This record gives sequence, structure tokens and C-alpha cells, in this order.
Amino acid sequence: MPQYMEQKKYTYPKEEKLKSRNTIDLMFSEGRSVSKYPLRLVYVPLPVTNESPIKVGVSVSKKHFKKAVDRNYFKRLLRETYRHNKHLLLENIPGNYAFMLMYQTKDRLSLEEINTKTIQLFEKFIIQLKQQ
RNA sequence: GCCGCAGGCCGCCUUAUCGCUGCGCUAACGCGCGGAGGAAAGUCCGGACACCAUAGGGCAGCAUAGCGGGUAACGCCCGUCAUUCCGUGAAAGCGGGAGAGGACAAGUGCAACAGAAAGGAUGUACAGGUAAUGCUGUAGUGAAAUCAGGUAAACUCUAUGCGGUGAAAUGCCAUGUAUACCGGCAACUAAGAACUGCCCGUUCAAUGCCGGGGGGUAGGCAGAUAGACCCCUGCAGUAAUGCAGGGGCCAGAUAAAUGAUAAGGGUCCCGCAAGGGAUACAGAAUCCGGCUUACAGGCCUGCUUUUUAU
Repeated sequence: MPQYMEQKKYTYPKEEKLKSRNTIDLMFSEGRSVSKYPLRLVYVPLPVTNESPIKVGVSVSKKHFKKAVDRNYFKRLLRETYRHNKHLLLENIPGNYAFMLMYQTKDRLSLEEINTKTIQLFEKFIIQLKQQ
């Protein structure tokens, strides 16, 4: 295991899960987004509270995968890559944020490919955030 | 042993690392123990459970249809008979399979070929008969020719059953903001209402603050995970199934956990070998009973045929 992996917390606890229907509606109506095909990240700033500074959900469209097993599988992979790369977000956001990570292709990418794309996506997000 | 058919069952395992979720323990860090299916699927039937509706009766609609049994219930399951198919046989019979099967003596519709004619039918020949007439018989075609013809997985009729919605049901708690209403305090006149036509005054209203408070949004809790439950044994029954005794606890999430990765091992396929490949269908969403559909590979039981050995 590389050195850095021991230092960071690769967790995805309940408090970090995006559950509020209203927040999700807000994100899709007023949020901004970045894409790194085939992934897409939608985000919106939240008011600062005592809760977790970050709220994250994942999404795989029924349009791309008809069977529930496939959707579950790719949602798990998205959670996995979020877990391993969430420090990129936590170290760079100025306040509280909500995110939705979306998988937008019918192709069955491997975990390794998705992981690479996720890192690129997060870096792209950070650049966009700094430009504002 | 092989092939085929029928029925039933199972449907990957281990370790490590990083994670998720429920419960228990702990002051805490954490630790321990559980954690998808036979179809979880299609949402096609039947229930349980809720709420709404409901005097009684009828119409419409939908479903079912030999007989007997099982069940909480069913359109499901079991048994059995008519009928029918296949094999065998001279036949009787024997073995195996199918088996939605009430009524055509209410009405309507439909019917290949053959045939004069197939449904308000009746020609020809011969024979018989009458006041008269296909009135009667035979020949001829056909499965069927006035025989109460056939056909209802044809309309239809008969009998029986069925109220609707569906866990986003339903019940409860409730922060913030605004607020019906109630109480207290403060303040005060420019306007309002009443006593009263006017002035003063009083009361109300109005304003601000504080407190109470109903409904109720976000959200939360219950519903919701111990049950027509599972396993074993015995008894009753041809069976479906029932009864008795003993043992067991087996997901409970809610934008939704039950995973990801790596290594090793099973099993099967290809190959002389090294080795390579495959490991299905598929993801709980209130819960049960069925039906239907999907499924790599493997196992078991029974029967038929054939081969070899005894």
C-alpha cells in the first residue's frame, strides 16, 4: 500500500450521503456541472451547518442500464471511486457542497477506467471552482 | 455404462486489504454477531392488513364451469371418470401421454369436399298412399339429409363468485418561518367603530413585544420484519395435505446497505502437453400462497430403447 493511502480516510459514512429530495431538486434546477465523458458531476453550494461539509449521491440512468443488477453494480463502483478520491474535493471546497456523480454511458467500464476518469473529473471541477 | 423422456434438488468456495448496513456491548476509540433469490423478475390470480364506501334488490362488467378432495383463499394443487392420442396385440386387454369437459329441447351466426338440396330444406327414379300435397319408404352424396342434426377456447343462455383504493395505504410526533385564536404588558393618536348630534372620557379595534396555542411544511417514528415461518421425527391419507412432539430465529435498507479489489482453490469445456477459456439468470422494497417467464454448470429418482458382462 502506498504511503498516502494510510493517511487518508477512505470512508463514505451515512452523514455524507445525499438523501434530501429537496436538495437534489435544488441541485438539478440551480446547480452547475462539469463533465469528463462518460462521467458528470452536478454540484451546488449549501448553507454551512453542523452537519457534514459534503453530501454526495450517485446515479446511473435506467436509460443506459435496464437491469437493476447492472445499475447497482455501477453505482457501487462510483461510490468506490468517490471514496478513494474524496480528499480532492474536501481539500478544495470553500464551504458546504452537495454533489451528484452520474454515469452516462451504456459502455461497461472497468473500475480502473472509472477511477482515472473520476480523478480527472474532480480536477476539472476544482479548476472551474477557482475561476468563479 | 450410454442415449432419450418425465419429475425433483443445488446453483461456487477460502483468505487478505479497504468499505457499507442492522443489532448487541462500551464513557469513548472500537469489538462481536447477522446481512438477497429460486426465481428477489413479470405484476397475471388469490389472501392478510389498512382506509373509504355500504338498508335491500336489479342491470352492466369480469372470472369460473365433469365428479370428489386439499387450503386462510384461489383462476392454484391432488385424486378420479368420460373423451382422446401413441405403443403393443387378432381381440379383450396392458403400458404411457393429453384431458377449459354446464346448456345448441330459447334466439342469432358458422360449416371445406361430395351432393338436387346443409337448415323457413326436399329434386330424380322406383314403390306405397291421399280428396289433394315429399304424405310415406327405398336408392344415391356425406360425419350428418326433419334426426329435438353438428358447433358455445362462436355470440348467447344458465349456475356460482366478485364494492373500491393500495404501504406513495394508514396512524403518530414535530424544529424554523408565517399565522387563526387566547392571555399579559407597553405605547399612543393622524385616521376607524360604539356610548352620542358635537367635545372630553371610557371601551373595542389597530400597532409592538412576550407567553400560550390549533392546524401544519422540512424531517422523524410507527406500519416494518416471529411468520397461513423453517428443520427433524412420528401418525392419518392413494395423494395434495392435516395433526402431534422436539428443535431453530433466518436481511430490514429508505436517492435505498448486503460491496470492491487482489491472491488461491473448486467445477466444466478446449488442448498430446505447456496452457487457455467459461463460471448462468438475475438484486429484497408491507408480508404471505400460487401461476408464468429467465437460467452456465452439476446432482438425484423413475421409466423406455440399445450395448456389454454375469
